[in-house]
Amino acid sequence: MTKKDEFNLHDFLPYLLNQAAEESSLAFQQIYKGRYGMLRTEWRVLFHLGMYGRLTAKDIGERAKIHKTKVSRAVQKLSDRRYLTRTRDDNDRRSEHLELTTTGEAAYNDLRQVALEYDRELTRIFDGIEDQLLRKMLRALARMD
Amino acid sequence: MTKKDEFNLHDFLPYLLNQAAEESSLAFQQIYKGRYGMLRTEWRVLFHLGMYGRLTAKDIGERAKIHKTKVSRAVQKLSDRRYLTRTRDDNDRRSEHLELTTTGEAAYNDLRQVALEYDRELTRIFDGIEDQLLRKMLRALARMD
DNA sequence: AGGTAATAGTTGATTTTGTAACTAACAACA
DNA sequence: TGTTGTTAGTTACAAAATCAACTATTACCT
Repeated sequence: MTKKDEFNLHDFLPYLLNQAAEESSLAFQQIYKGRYGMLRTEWRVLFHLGMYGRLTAKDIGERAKIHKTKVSRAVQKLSDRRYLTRTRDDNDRRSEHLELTTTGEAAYNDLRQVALEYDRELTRIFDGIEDQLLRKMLRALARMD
Repeated sequence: MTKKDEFNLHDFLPYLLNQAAEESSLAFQQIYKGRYGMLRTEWRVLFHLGMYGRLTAKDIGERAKIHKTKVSRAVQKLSDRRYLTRTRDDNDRRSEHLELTTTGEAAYNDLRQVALEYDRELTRIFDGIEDQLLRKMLRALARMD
């Protein structure tokens, strides 16, 4: 080695991002799990439908980068619990359109409020500029920009 | 609501962090998985031993915030594959000291180099100041500071 | 039209994780 | 010493994630 490689595990971005993601997800997880018995994929599906309205399972999978089997099972469970309705597309009867029920909407609205407040809580340690920059960088890393 | 809550899923920090973590882990995962057949917990254990030397399973669990059953299984597998040795502590025979074998060291050195280069690749899109700030913020979110 | 390939979504088998209960060793203290 | 509590690590069982194979439908191409 020409010079000492100053590798530090705790600065390794994939590691650091994972630790930050897990730590910062914990408290929110308690809530959607405790309040609605949902798993991560389930609240994500719920949120996608809440934000964008009528979508197919495929749409959700693409937008959220969730594998179709995971989406399928989350949709199944949300449907069982009457959080969403599924209606076949008449033009293409392979796919079905998902939409939140009133119950689903209520859960979404509740959790969205929690998420909003929780996010503010998390970023209270940063100032506005830093905060914006952080999200911009994360979007770049997530290739969501 | 007094004013429209501008909630956006893709700006929600736990979500964003998770997406960034997953996306940025992908390519590295291919390598430790493809080259050594390791799982995430396994390379983490390997790296902890590589960086800090002799440690117990408990030490690793605490430092990396990995549950003891996960550590136990990772250690088991790394031990099966002769990446590490386990020696009982004579003063406290409940715990055992883990140490990388030559093979383990080799894997660690290889992967550390990959990680180092990979990290540089990831952060090539940021300038040095931004980069430092990003890590600082992530450490704060991960409560590793 | 008929045959082949592609797509939306589901299901089943396997692997991995999470939770709880367990063993073995130590500690503390009457 | 004996009883109770704690700790390091493992194991068993349940829950969830992953991967491959599957069904049903549509698209393409000749």
